[in-house]
Amino acid sequence: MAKKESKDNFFQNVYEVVQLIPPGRVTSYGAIASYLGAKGSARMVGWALIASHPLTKIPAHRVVNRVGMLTGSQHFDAPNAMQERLEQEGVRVENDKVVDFDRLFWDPAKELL
DNA sequence: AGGGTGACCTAAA
DNA sequence: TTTTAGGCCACCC
Repeated sequence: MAKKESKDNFFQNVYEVVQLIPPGRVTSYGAIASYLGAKGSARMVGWALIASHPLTKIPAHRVVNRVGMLTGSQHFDAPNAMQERLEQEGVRVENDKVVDFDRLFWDPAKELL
């Protein structure tokens, strides 16, 4: 009797994927959304991360936008927590932007396959 | 019940 | 090439 698990499932799916992101790697909202089948709803991925921030231990700092910019750093506990975390993992960040984002890009649809 | 916003992305001019 | 507009779905007022 599934009433409305659709959206719940979507959120859970995001958590799973983000948790599967290897250290020193980064991915984009669109990639996750596309992997989940919500290519046009990348925004929901962002919402999912917000809702998951205080709840789950998901490395949301490994998720950035298409350009590799730390757009969500503002929503972290600290404004620079995201960048600090990324650098701690080995990811170089400059001006709130991931360096070699193309190389560090982790696509679930390809890596997980 | 309706409108506005948002950790975005794609397409068109 | 850059800029502008639209779309998407969930949450808040």
